[in-house]
Amino acid sequence: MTETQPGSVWLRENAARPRPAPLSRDRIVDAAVALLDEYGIDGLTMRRLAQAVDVTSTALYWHVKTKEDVLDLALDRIFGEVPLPEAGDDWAQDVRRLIRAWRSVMLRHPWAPGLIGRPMLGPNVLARTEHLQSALVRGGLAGRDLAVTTRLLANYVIGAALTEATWRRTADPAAQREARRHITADPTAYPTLNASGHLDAGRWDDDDLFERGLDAVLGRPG
Amino acid sequence: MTETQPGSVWLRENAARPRPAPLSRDRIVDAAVALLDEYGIDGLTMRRLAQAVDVTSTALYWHVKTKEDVLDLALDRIFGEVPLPEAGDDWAQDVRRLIRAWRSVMLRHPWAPGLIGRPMLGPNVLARTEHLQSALVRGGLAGRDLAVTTRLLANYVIGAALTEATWRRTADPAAQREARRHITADPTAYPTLNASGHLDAGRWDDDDLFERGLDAVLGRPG
DNA sequence: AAGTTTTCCTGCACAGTGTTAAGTAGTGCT
DNA sequence: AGCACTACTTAACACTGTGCAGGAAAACTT
Repeated sequence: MTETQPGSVWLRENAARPRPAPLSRDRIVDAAVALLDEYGIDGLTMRRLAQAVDVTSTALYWHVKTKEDVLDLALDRIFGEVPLPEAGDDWAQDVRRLIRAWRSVMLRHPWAPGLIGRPMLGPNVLARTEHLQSALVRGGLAGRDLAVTTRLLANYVIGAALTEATWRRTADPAAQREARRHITADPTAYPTLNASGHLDAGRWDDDDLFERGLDAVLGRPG
Repeated sequence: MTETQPGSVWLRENAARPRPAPLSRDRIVDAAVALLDEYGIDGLTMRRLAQAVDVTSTALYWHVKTKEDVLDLALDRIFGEVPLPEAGDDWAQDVRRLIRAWRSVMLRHPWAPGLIGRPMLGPNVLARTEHLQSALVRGGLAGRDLAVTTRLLANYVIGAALTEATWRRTADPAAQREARRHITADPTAYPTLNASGHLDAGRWDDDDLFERGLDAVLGRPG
């Protein structure tokens, strides 16, 4: 046990406290999701992300090829939050549960819907889609009908999440009041829209409307 | 008619050719749509846009407050391409026509669906929504049912356009083959997905699937 | 006709972006 | 001891959206 290194241990602290646990893709995605949740899509920059994991921005590129990769990974990550229901005896209810969870996870991370402008091929998304389709198959669907219903449901929930998240994020009440004023200014311009209250925030409950939309597609539960 | 200006006309060409027609918001939006169509969402920069209308980039800010304004205007602009059908005697067909045109205009401008992460309150969008709802009212809908169906249809077409445009824009066949290979690698991983061909490009016709989805919502035409 | 205001645009500048290239401390293998 | 590999840093590049000061031309006022 020869002392090959010179000086006291305290002067070689970097040797005493060896290299910290190396960064990982997972930790990067963790931090990315957190930043996206807190600051929104525009708030995520590579430098901020790097700072969050205590590293230089360029170090990220060792674990990730590009920023778009980070976004793809973050998107798939949150879909992992959707619980996969056990295959029960009521296929329609399984579908409802999955779709509901799908929607609520996107509303919990309002940046997510806007990211669906890129191919969703992550393992989590695929696993959920697999579960959705298998429930529909249990419901007796197959072939083209299966494809139709899968798309109908998926596109409905995507569209709903996108518009609701948008509407919610644009919390600026002044702008909303302004828009509403402009619309109601000339009551003959959009008579039906005004009568139906389609743009009145709070006139209809989002959750309820979404659920009734599901009814229209899957049939009333019971 | 005294010659107050000195020198020959040819030496005062800037006086002879007076200031060109001033830039307008409309021409900016025209150019923006053209650029978006050609280069996609990332291809639209203020400098490029300025160059397209033969002006410095900062000049744009006289007519437009921010780049987001340009995007909002461009989005509303293309919705103006959707023809407003006369109110016929078949309300369901009017709805179909509107929704179809809505979808196809977004597929014609594949950058559009990705922009629906912002409030759509432009006059063109509102006018189309008004027409949609009035057709539904003619179909006997009112109150909550009207709201449900309006949202169901709107969200369906938005989701469909978004996913289809994404899928189409990701024309990179290598990536698609790679993804497909990964999925089919372990056939027990996504059995239903594989069997249904949900990810096989070309197995189902997009237009047909969308139309059948409309059937499911509005009922078979006839 | 002269002066003033308004319209519309240029030039310069800045802070911040994603990303690449080169260098470097630490670790494990031969 | 030397070499290769991993995981990072520092420096730099091209480019982004946008603010600010100024300036020429047109329009309006007197």
